[in-house]
Amino acid sequence: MTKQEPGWELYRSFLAVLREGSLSAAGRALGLTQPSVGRHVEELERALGASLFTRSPQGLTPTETALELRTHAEVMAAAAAALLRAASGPADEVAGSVRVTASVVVGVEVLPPILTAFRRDHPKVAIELSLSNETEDLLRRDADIAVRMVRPTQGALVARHLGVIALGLHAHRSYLETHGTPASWDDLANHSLIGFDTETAVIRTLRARGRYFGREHFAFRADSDVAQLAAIRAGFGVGICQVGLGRRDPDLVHLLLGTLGFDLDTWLVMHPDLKSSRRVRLLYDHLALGLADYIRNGQ
Amino acid sequence: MTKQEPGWELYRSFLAVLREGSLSAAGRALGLTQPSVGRHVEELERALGASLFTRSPQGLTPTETALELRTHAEVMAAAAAALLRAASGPADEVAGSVRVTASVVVGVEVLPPILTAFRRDHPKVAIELSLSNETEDLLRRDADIAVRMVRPTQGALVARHLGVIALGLHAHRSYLETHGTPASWDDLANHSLIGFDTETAVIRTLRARGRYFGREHFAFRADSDVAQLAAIRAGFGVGICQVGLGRRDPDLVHLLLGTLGFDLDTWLVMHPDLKSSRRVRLLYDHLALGLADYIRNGQ
DNA sequence: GAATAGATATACATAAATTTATGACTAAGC
DNA sequence: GCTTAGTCATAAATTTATGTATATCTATTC
Repeated sequence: MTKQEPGWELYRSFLAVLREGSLSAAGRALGLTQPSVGRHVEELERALGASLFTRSPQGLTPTETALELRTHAEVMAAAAAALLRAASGPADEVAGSVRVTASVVVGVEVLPPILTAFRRDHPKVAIELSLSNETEDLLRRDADIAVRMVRPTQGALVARHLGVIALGLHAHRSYLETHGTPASWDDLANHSLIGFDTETAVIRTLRARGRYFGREHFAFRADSDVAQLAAIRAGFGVGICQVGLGRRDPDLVHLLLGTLGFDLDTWLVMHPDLKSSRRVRLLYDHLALGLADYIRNGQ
Repeated sequence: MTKQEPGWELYRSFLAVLREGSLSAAGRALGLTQPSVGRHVEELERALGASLFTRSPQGLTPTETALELRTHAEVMAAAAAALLRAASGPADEVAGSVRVTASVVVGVEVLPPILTAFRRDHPKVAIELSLSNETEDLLRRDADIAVRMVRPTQGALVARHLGVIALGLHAHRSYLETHGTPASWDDLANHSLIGFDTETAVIRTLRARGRYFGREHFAFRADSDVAQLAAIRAGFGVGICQVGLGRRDPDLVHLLLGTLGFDLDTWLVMHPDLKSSRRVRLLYDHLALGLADYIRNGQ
């Protein structure tokens, strides 16, 4: 007697429990009830011959094995989501939905008008925007199209280099009127600086070039790039943002022009399989044009 | 009322129908009955709002949309299979199963003794060997470890360069006794040649260097490399095989030494996630050693 | 041309899974 | 200390899905 392969529903419930942390919550998320999810997990444990969770009154905590299996279940879920998206409209028609991922600033400041223009031309296409500063995996189809600030490392992806987004030190006019305009890099030490909280690769690069300060110099610390931008706009102090964004707002002043020397290489990426999907392809081309426009204006 | 997300079982049945070509066959493959699978497909069609198959008395033929969705379902299936493999044994113990993919010759001629040695040391690890000349997708976890003859293009994979497998013209002693030994490359035209049926990239490269013949010159044509090797061993004529294999068999003669000038770059590849799996890691290292040994002997 | 094998589709009884309802337990807030 | 909200576990009720049996249709074979 061969061990019957477990049904895929079991994996779905298993993943939901991992994500939600309890049978009850998983049940709610899936539109099932707690006992059902409980039995699914039990059944999967029996089928795999391994215990997946240690039960406790405040929820289930996953075992080692459960954590190892999680990735695979996530892949299944991503594929299921991608399938749904692909099925959301006939590939030859321009209808359905497309999922785009980008950094938060780009998603909030740059993309909206571009997407609005696209929407005007193709009103049947719904757009999902997933904003995060961790890069989502296009090979896993976490998204259909990605705007990346790093050269794509994964081969086999369709990528287009859009150009370089210039970064620059900015401050609000109101701030400068009160505190004066920094005349040199060293002068910045006397100002309210806006910067990152945790040190990322970008910041280490900047510091290596001596062009940026450590965490302790910042009067306003936030990892979110939009939060920093908001702080600049609110006149909190001096911070870094994309030159293109600064130029849009007449009250923002670009300081110490050209001294930053650090730019964002910008790429548009998608999965090769999606080239045949009309709506994805159209949005890809549209984004390429719109972003190239934006980048050109920032230079 | 939000449209409820379709259950994963439906995808499973959908894929089975695509693979098997009929509801009945899919039912047999899944251990379900034809009406059940039929209902699954119906339900999925309703949930997606698209027709997936056109019914006919001789089976179901997939629609355009069904073919587009297939990839995603395949990804789900691959992930499910990978999950099962991962769950086949605790990651810290050396037990469970590992799936290795390689070309047919390598799998038939080179790997068996290496795997046998591994088995002796780790008797609890089951080994799945998937032999094919199309490269399986490691990112999709179609296999855990791959022996590749081309440099891996997909970034983010763990790859180790093992060296270069030398190829050479070979013939069986019995053939040479009857038909004489070809003295030069041009002389080959007077011999029974063993070669490929369809033209692959490898062959085009060879022909571009003027070191190989077209399809029409071959007296024995087979796309399978093992079949070619078998033909050489049977004394059918002159063909190409790995020097390391020729050297093992005292009756095989390496002809026109060093004139071929075409080699196989060899790589061992695995998914980075699997580094933490003890059994996969051990087999990876063992294969690296064993294959490097084999390659060294072929030079 | 009839018989066969393989396919889908439908009807209905049955088996299986889900929901509902309940109990027991834990942690936090008043 | 008691209430409230959260959890998992269990047993009975019900819905749901499955399997069986049958009809039908179409190529293929004898």
